[in-house]
Amino acid sequence: MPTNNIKPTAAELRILQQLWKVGPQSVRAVHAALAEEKPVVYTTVLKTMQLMHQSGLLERDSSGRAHIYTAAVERESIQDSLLDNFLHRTFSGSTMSLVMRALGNHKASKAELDELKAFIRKMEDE
Amino acid sequence: MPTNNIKPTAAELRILQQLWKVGPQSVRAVHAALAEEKPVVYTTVLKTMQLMHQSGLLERDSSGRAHIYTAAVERESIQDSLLDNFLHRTFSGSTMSLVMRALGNHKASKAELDELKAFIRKMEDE
DNA sequence: GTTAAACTACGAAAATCATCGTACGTAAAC
DNA sequence: GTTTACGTACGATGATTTTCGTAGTTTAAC
Repeated sequence: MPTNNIKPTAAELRILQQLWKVGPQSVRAVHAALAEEKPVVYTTVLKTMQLMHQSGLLERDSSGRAHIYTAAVERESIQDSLLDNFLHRTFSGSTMSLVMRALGNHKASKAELDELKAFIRKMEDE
Repeated sequence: MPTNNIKPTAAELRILQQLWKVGPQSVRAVHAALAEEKPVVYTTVLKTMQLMHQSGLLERDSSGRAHIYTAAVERESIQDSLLDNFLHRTFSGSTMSLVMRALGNHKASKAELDELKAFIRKMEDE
């Protein structure tokens, strides 16, 4: 399943995030979650999810009354694809620039820094 | 100068990158550079730059025959703004996820890793 | 069995962005 | 002084994305 190069739009990504986070959901549930952040009408979410189903971004179980949708693409794949795109567009492809900027803007805890150092050590072993 | 929260579009960002890279330029020059990557008509670039001027993204010197445009926003500010946005949309705000994913996808050289470690050490001293 | 509530389906409008063509002015070349 | 080249201005179109309203169906409640 080539989930690479798939670029969900902003609205689609919000829906995917929700499904990734809590698992298979009805439109009703997704709408409730999204509406907390930003007011949106139920049928807007419904329509978007129907389109996503058509395009293969979501799968659905329509056996019950309310259809249950599931993300049909892996979170990591999509994130990687979007990240690669963002990296090139915004940081001209320089991973180190992006990484250091992200770190610089973030007040990291000791635990986080330790985790990161461990990660780097692992990279060095290869 | 509150350059925060400004989110240039894809086409705008390409123009900004060019101006950041080589400094003040005519539309002609920007067009030439962009057209190398992807075919685009001169007036398309012109129009976009005019809009960017109107919205404050660019400044221009119209004393000469051909106007000379300059980026009116700092590269770092825009990058930070876009990064923050991207981080939240795609990685639910988790800086560490983003950083480690970016590093994981990139074959870092020893020099880069050293630079990164130095950067982390500096962060720990604060 | 009627009414009300919960859903789906879907057309259509609105919003945003990107792209191009045309009109028009000015300077330079001839 | 014409003609040509180069430039700006800007309306209009097209593509994509987002949003919403309306219609119609099925289940549940009364």
